Amino acid sequence: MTTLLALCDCNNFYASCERVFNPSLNGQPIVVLSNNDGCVIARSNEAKLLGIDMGEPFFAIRDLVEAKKVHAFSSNYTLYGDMSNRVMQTLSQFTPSIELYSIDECFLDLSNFYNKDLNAYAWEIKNTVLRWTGIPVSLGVAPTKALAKVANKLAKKSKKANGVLVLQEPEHIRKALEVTKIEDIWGIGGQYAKFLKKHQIHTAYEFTQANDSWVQKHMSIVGLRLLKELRGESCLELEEVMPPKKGICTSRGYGVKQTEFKYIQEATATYAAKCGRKLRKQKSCARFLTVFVETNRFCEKDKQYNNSRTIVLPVATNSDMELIKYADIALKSIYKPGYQYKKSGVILTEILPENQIQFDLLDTVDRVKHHKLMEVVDSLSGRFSRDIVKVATQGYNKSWHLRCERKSPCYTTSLNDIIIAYV
DNA sequence: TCTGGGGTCCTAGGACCC
DNA sequence: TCTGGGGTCCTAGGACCC
Repeated sequence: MTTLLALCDCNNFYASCERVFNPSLNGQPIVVLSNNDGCVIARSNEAKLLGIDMGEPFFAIRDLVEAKKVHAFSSNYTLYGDMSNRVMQTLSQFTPSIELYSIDECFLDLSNFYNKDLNAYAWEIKNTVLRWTGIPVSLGVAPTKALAKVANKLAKKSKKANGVLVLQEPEHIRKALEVTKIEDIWGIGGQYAKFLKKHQIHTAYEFTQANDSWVQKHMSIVGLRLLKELRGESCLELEEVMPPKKGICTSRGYGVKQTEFKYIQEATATYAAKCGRKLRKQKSCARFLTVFVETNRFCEKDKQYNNSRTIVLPVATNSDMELIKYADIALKSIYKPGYQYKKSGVILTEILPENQIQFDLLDTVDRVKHHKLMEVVDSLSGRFSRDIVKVATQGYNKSWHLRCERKSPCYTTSLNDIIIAYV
């Protein structure tokens, strides 16, 4: 059977989320900022038209923002996560097989609708999502994932398509590839685009005419798969079940630079606990824990120092208390006084399912107790949708916390500011 | 001019994505 | 003053073994 996939993605997702609960923002330029209000990570169409680029530092466009009355928001991931769930729920009504690809993108298997009017069906999907969630989406339909991506991009770009494009006929596919620039292909980043242009390959169509072994030699098996996908041969399966993560990382720049160990310690402990929660959510444990610290690389006059330390845990764990304990040991081994620290982070690797951990006969940790405690912590945090229970090392200090002065309310989730400390 | 060879495992680094 | 934070996969090359 011929396969047909749709790629559905939310238009300017974070900006659209801000709009859903504040309709007066419709038609107004909006940007959403990264953590610490650092740079632009989402823009409404109006903001794009003002020439605001993705990833631009906020301070560099502050004048423009004021002059043009651009609404700037700190990122509100609780809100975006919740809105994402609503969109995905809605999409899953239209086909039994979907792959959640990212917070704002989803592949839908439409092979069963081969004989239907796919254009009409795609429009029905688009209209329903808008009606039920308030989020505008675009759909590209084609025989492979890479082609669906191409279709989606054109669906957004073309006035005629207006957000929905079905690429089924070979001549339509060919035309779409001819107007797609090489750097706009999913899987071709800056390096490969430069390389391919050097070899006179400027469009997706020209890429499909390239030699298989030449592509594999220079772009690895990944490039070869992409080549075949663009020719219509499916190489990337729909992944309906999200595989457990193989690495988990929590890191953030501090609101202001820190020199004192104590505050870096609190921040790092907090990141370790966040990692623990992510681990438990996917019912895994980790055996390797890495802590890193960084000074501000943009600040040339500051003395620079970056370092990291990895610790092999005696027994794989997902307990906050243990993760914090080892993160602290690692941090102490790399912290050096006299530097202006800007960022630290915790990375967990060698991740395995909770029920496959190897116990150690000399283990002194009461794992049953830890497990029960974590269950309670998670259920409380789940109910109040934030970290209301913490290990004392995480501290009460706020000096290292993120700057987020422009955050919208968490419209869809409740907020309760209760802090309970345990040791 | 010649310097064994083949297999496996691990890691660092590079490419990409949203 | 102010410059994000997560992830994925693949390959080359070194270490080590027989």
